[in-house]
Amino acid sequence: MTSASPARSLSDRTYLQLREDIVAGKLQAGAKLKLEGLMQDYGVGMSPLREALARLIGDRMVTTEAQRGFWVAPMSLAELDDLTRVRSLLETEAISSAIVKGDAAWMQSVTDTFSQLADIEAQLPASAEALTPQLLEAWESSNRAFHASLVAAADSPIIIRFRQQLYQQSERYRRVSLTASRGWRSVTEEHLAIYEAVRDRNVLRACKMTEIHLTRTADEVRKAFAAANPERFLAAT
Amino acid sequence: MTSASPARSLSDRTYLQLREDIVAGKLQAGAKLKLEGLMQDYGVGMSPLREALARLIGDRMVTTEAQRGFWVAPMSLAELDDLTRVRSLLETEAISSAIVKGDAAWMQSVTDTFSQLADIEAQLPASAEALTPQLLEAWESSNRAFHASLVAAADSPIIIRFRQQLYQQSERYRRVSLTASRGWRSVTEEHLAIYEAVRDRNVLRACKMTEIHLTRTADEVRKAFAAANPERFLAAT
DNA sequence: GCCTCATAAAATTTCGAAATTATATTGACA
DNA sequence: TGTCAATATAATTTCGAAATTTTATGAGGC
Repeated sequence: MTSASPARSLSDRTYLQLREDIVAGKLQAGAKLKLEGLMQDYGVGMSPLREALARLIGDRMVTTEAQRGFWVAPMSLAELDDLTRVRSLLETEAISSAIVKGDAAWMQSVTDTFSQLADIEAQLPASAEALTPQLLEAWESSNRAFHASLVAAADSPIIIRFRQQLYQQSERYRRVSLTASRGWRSVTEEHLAIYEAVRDRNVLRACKMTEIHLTRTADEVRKAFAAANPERFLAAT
Repeated sequence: MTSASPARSLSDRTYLQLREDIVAGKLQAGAKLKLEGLMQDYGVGMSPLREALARLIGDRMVTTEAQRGFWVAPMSLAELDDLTRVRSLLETEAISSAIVKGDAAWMQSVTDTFSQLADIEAQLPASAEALTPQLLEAWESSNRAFHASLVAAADSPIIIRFRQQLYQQSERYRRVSLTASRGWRSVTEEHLAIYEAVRDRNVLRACKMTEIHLTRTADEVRKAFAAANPERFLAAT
């Protein structure tokens, strides 16, 4: 699964692999995580496995009940709404700070990551069926890098960390909707609008565009859920 | 140490005990956490201990380097400022939401926790020397309960969780300054002002009073650090 | 005297199994 | 036939020690 990762211990590696498999949906929301099975699947012992699970509980990717085991954290429309709301709050705060504090090197990194993302988005096919897994992975990676670079210069490590955590949680939801047909054109335009606002150091516009981007993304996800078997992915709301 | 706690497993209990000992300063900031020693001190084996540490890393109470072990997370004035800033952001958002969404039962719980806190604050002595550990613990508990009740009706589980985490982190800093002399009178007045604003469902005033309260508390902590051996508690800023 | 390399000690990380707790099954009784 | 208790099974939790990695120690060479 995840191969070349900066994991210095088995525990680290297992944590990253489990997280990726949950985000990707290989481990379905709500599924019971049997320790015996996970030890076999990931080829590790009890200790690093439990350590990885403890970290995933902090990330809200896994839930636990004492003496009863572990489950993949459920998904819900209520959580999607909450995630979107708090991301808006933190992301706008972070971008505002970054625009004020960021130097030329930061602006260059924003330009670079945006260019790479724009290149990939230009290659995206119109139909969802023609979207290869490789291209999807490249887009996910570039999208993550672009949004991370936007807030990298913010002078609040705590906000940056919280934002990062919520981004990962949201990725779970986005992955479900990305396999369905999407309005890629709109996303591309939204990224451009954010980039231009940041480039011009226009705080208000950058915040507004960011909020629109997050809201629209959440709308897409909500639609995809409504279309394809919501009961498979969603807990009772 | 922590005795009657809702811990269903050794791992849980160890997590709570370690966190309390770090917040209380029994485990000093920056100190190396030797696994062998911790196993003896807390009377547990390797597995629950490492699980507890993994959770504390998520809470930013502990840091780790692969293959090199664990340390009590350092403290810094920079982090105090960041904590104060983000707490203001989340706390005001949460209180606003709670005032709008909260029902009569919530308002009652706010009144109850405020009354209890006011009672205890009325008993506080003028000089720091006369402050008993029992009274300090009672105040910490009531203060926590009051502030928690204020935001309990907010309709964002994520904000409530983040707020809770930052409150615990801040408690570490506050404990250092509480042993020094304090302007208790001012804190009492601030709590009253927040309570009255919430009781009147005055969102703007509740937010403003909350911000003032957080800022003044941080100022007290900063002063206490300047007075008493900052290099003992603080990492390089 | 100082740097380098080999060796020893200490600490972390991981495994595998024992002990504990929860869940499922079976049989007795009303 | 349904309910409850007793037993058997399965799963989680914990321990203690082996394996790995880092850090400290000391000898030899420049």
